[in-house]
Amino acid sequence: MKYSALKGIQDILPPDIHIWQKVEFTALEIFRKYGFQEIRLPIIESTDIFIRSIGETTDIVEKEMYTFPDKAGRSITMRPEGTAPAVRCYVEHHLYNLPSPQKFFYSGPMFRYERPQKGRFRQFYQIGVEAFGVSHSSMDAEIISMLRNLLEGIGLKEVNFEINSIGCDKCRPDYRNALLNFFKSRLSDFCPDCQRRYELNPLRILDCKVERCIELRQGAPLVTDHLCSECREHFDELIFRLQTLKIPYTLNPNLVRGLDYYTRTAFEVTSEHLGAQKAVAAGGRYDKLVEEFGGPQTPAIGFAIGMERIVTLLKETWTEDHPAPKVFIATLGKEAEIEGFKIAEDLRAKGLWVEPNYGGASLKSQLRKADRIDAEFAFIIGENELKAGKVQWKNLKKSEQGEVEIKNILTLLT
RNA sequence: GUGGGCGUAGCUCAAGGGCAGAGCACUGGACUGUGGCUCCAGUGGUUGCGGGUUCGAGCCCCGUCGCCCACCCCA
Repeated sequence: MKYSALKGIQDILPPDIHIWQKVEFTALEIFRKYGFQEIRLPIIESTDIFIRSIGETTDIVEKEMYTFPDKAGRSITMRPEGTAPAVRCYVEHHLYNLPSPQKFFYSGPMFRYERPQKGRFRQFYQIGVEAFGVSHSSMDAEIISMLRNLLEGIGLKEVNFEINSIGCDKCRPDYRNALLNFFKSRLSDFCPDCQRRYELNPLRILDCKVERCIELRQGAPLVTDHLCSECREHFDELIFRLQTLKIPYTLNPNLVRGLDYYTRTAFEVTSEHLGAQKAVAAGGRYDKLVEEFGGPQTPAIGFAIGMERIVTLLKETWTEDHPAPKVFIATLGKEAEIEGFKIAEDLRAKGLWVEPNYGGASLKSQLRKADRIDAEFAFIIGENELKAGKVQWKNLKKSEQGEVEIKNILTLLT
């Protein structure tokens, strides 16, 4: 093989593309009902918007970004996620002057230089939504409900909604200290990764998969026991709303977020039908980020859907037929071929998918092709039909055949 | 970045150190202008790449590249 796509970067072909389009179309329809409007964001941005927002010490920033200097020496990064560009856009265009809330969605590729594995690629697609300007938990409940409706709308079953609150900059430091205190005495028993997490991001220890670490962290303080009264109230209200809407959820006090900008509500949708990378969507609040980007104090919340993972799940149960032509036109001889070409154009003008035979071949091979591409009808046009102004039609699904005058073709097909 | 598994025809996979094969797909024929089913034939390979051991390597050894899975991290 002389050339192939880069590691972790893949082509998306039919028939997969039909599943992608179904997800995108459904999302469009559902977002419209919730007043989320599309924005199109650049794929490359100034590097610092990601460093500032995602966090300097995260793996994404430290080793996973596609960063390069442009011709003028400016540091450019291919977006590893969508929230930072969305916030940059919101602030840059002073969208906070428009009536609040402002609700947006976007979709497109993200880039992270990681080792590929199941459900993880270097170029991967997300649909993201962001809602700016509402701190009340009714907004949290709304977007979680919207996400559920979307997943239901595309026919995704057996997913778990996990939610948590990770507090705000008022209460999280207290919780962090409580955690550090708890782990301090037995730190040397934890795995090397956790010892590193202790320094870098102790909340992540709660997330460790090593058996020994899971045992050791039994009895660790829970973030939900350390929330300040405002965060507590916000979280309780969200849970109440979810119950009102009968949205099934699991409280997971060990659910943490990898990106630094999150506050309060954190949630994740997972599936057991994927590999280790089982999150199909995730999101949360980021009430401080707009300010950090130089905008006014503006609460916000959003989530992102991992397209490849959704498509993987949908493929398991996909039963829809692939799109197929209505008519294949088989012809014999040059004159018939030209007549067939004209008929194809006429039928297309009426909205039908028609495949001509592009030159000549034996009738047998033309019909074989009609069968292979799953056409519903085959038309046969030869000298006899030309003279009579008719075509032979053949319904390939029902194995029926007959003759029809060219001017009456449409009534046959509808 | 770390660990494990796997690289043979377009696809799925065989081949005990001894002639590189099958099924599917593709093209044609049986059937002169009628698809699917069946039968027959044909096209298609530097066995990922490079080196080594051997009379002889798809197979054993070393290196390298690629893919997959897991860790880290994350949608």
